[in-house]
Amino acid sequence: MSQRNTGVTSQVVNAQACPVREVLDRVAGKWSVQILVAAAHGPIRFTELERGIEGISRRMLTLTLRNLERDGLVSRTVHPTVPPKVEYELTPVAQELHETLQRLTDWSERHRVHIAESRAAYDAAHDTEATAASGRS
Amino acid sequence: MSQRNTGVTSQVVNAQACPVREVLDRVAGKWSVQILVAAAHGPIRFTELERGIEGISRRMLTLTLRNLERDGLVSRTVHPTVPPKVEYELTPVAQELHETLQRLTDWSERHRVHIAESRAAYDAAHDTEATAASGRS
DNA sequence: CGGAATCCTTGTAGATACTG
DNA sequence: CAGTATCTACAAGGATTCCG
Repeated sequence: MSQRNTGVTSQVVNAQACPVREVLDRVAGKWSVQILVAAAHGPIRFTELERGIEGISRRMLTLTLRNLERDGLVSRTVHPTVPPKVEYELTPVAQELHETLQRLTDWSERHRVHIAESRAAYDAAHDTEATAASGRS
Repeated sequence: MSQRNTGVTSQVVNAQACPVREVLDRVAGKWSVQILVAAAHGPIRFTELERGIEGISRRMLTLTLRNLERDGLVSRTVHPTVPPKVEYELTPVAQELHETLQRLTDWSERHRVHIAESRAAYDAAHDTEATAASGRS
């Protein structure tokens, strides 16, 4: 397919027209995916998530959870006990997404080396004269 | 390095623990995906991209293109003619990603309605009583 | 225990103007 | 035509603290 689209590129559609962006906007958050993965094993508690993800702040956990809940990707169940106990669980919809995410993971695994090399090569080719003494990794 | 350092907060846990994040970090950009899609049809020129994506600025196009090039997802070919002519093309690696992206698209198509409804329901349930004072729509 | 509110730092993106 | 440079704005995210 070496077609030279010389001028036929107008078909490229509008920005938000493609549903791909919808998915990514929803999943692009730094923590969304990790929460989905962490919750994939079954119902999980707030604190378990907080401790399991290791690096997430309470704030971001809450916010991301809210967004996922809002989009119907996780369900929030409050147990009216004392102390309070709230469990989050993936909805079927989110479980499908999880499967799809694994395909992305697969792609990443397959090419991460190639990509890392590309980066290194690119950086090297562009830093060579700029690195008098900086020694960027 | 202007962190407060009130203690030993700089654990900086390996955020890239899961490869999923690598992919998303690389694709999460607002324009990355659209560029990949636009370039999927074959070699495409800078201006064609700029005009095709409709909404992207020169700066962002350049930056995103650079990142994609750096990661080895697009190749940049400069034709030493006058006026200058530069063509961008997806690498095989990126084409695989494009396929994977389509699976995401598929998921999105299937559930976009459900998600929209979830949002509406969530918003309704959370705004109804908040509108008493704030007046938020 | 589960959150909400606050403050602050940074990255991402837009607009504009200039260059090879 | 294909960029680069600069300046600014806004939102994502981190840290901390208070509340139910």
